[in-house]
Amino acid sequence: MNIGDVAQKAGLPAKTIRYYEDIGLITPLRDTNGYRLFRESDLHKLAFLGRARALGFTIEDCRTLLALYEDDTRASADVKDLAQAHLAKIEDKITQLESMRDTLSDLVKCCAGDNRPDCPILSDLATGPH
Amino acid sequence: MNIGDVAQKAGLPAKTIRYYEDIGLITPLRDTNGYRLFRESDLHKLAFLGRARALGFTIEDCRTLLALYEDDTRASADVKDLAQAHLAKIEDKITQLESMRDTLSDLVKCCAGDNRPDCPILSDLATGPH
DNA sequence: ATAGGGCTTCCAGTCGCTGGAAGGTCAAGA
DNA sequence: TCTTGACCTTCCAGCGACTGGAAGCCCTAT
Repeated sequence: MNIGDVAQKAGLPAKTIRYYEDIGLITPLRDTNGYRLFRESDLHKLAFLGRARALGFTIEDCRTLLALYEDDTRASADVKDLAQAHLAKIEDKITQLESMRDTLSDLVKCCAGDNRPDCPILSDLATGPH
Repeated sequence: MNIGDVAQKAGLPAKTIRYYEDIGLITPLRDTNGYRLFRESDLHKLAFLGRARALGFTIEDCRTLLALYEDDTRASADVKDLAQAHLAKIEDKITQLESMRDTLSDLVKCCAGDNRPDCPILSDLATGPH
């Protein structure tokens, strides 16, 4: 398979796939013309990576997950720990964003949104909350 | 005031303040020794920027907000529109993260987390959900 | 022969800082 | 007066995870 085919099948941009090779996540073969030549196993890895990235794992987490995946002597505890740490980060992020959302939606509610200059949003930014 | 003083008062790192000058958000004076010399108005702007950034506005949004703040012929509708657009992005992001969180916490729950290799997290990444 | 699409590499840019190197300035203490 | 140490300056590089674009080769169809 050429890069276009795997890109399509894995649902990743070709650019991203080249980048993943660059940073050593995959190592496709090369055809005589210099084109990358992907095996099924490469496609499989790329799909794995795509799903891990979609769950928000960092590239370095993905590298670790891939290594664990390929190591049949792994302990599932290692995977779980990684996933739990990541989950905790996501939860933190959600909490942060919710706090922003709450403040912001209060401010938006208070703003008349007409052609007059008075604006509680700007007042809040200028002087701090309430 | 020197940069250290404003950094302390505005709650921003000195590096960040220099960066804000670099990109033209503030233009402090210069003392004869070359040190930046901050007026109260600079401090005020920095505090404004700090609060806007804490609400997740991008730097470009901050630039716009600052301009609106300093324009007393502004229409509050312009501020409100900007804030609402930003709010919508935050809500999207929260939705995304919640979806990751839900998937991930399901997977984590299903994983034994012991020293055996079997792991539903890896299985899911390898083959897709369910 | 040519046109088009796909492939290659390499470089630069994104965003918002952050770290570090190399060096000038200032106030306090010996 | 000299030195120490904290402050300030500029400039350059790096973070994460791509993404865009330029320049050029390869392959297939007309």
